[in-house]
Amino acid sequence: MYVKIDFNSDEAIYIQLRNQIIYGIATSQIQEGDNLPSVRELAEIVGINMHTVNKAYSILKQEGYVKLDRRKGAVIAIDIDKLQAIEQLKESLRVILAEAICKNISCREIHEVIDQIYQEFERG
Amino acid sequence: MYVKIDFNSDEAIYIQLRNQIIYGIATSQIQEGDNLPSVRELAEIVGINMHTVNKAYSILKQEGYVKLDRRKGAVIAIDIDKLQAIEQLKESLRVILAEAICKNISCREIHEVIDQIYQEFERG
DNA sequence: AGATCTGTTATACTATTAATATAACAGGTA
DNA sequence: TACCTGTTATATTAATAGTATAACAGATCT
Repeated sequence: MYVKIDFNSDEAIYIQLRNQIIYGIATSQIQEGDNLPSVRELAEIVGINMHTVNKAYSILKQEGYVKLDRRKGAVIAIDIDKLQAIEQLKESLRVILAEAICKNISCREIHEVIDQIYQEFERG
Repeated sequence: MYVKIDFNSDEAIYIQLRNQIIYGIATSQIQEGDNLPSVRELAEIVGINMHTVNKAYSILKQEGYVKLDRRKGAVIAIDIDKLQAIEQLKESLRVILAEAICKNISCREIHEVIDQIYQEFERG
């Protein structure tokens, strides 16, 4: 699984890292039980500091995407609290849908976009 | 239209301000042609600095939600570039949908949540 | 036992951003 | 003229992002 950081982005490196790993899980490039590179290893690959990787991993742990083990390092382990997950989804979507409504995007158009993205993910 | 700032939030004040105004437009509490309070006025109402309000207004202007006029102040004026708007929508949705897929939320469930939020907005 | 890997913690430094505080300027309005 | 707009400039404080070293505790392997 490739990890690509845009150093010119205004998005924090550890956030980019977090998002890419979530993409990786969503597209099945990495799966439950797989382990991520160690913080030091990934830091060297990407060319950033160990602590920045550690921050990304800690967030992923806190959000229930990985478990951290001294032996194996970071292991993909999805902790599903579905009700809570749907609540968070709703909260995230509110801002985005408000923006869409302002821009005259219809409900149907949003559904179409959703399906498109889903297909992107399914293709990997 | 009420504006409520959570000073304990980790979200920047000017972002909260921007989002609330977008909510206001989406729910028709404020409409095309309406003018927002002046930067100094809103700053006093909310209890924050003028520049923080100005930053929010500048972003809203840049994003095509308002026009700034020396006479009337900030006026709601949606600048719709729909193709671009849909592209931005897509980009915003990718991360959120990836998270949803990881959490085992189905495509159908997302569609349902979308409809729920749409109904929320329609009710005001 | 000893070397080596893991995450974890601590400390320090720099750069950037968020937010505030004053102040002034230019244009429109009454 | 007085007063309202947004705008710009400058300065300060606080928080965050990222880097840099260093050390510690547990697990693994030779």
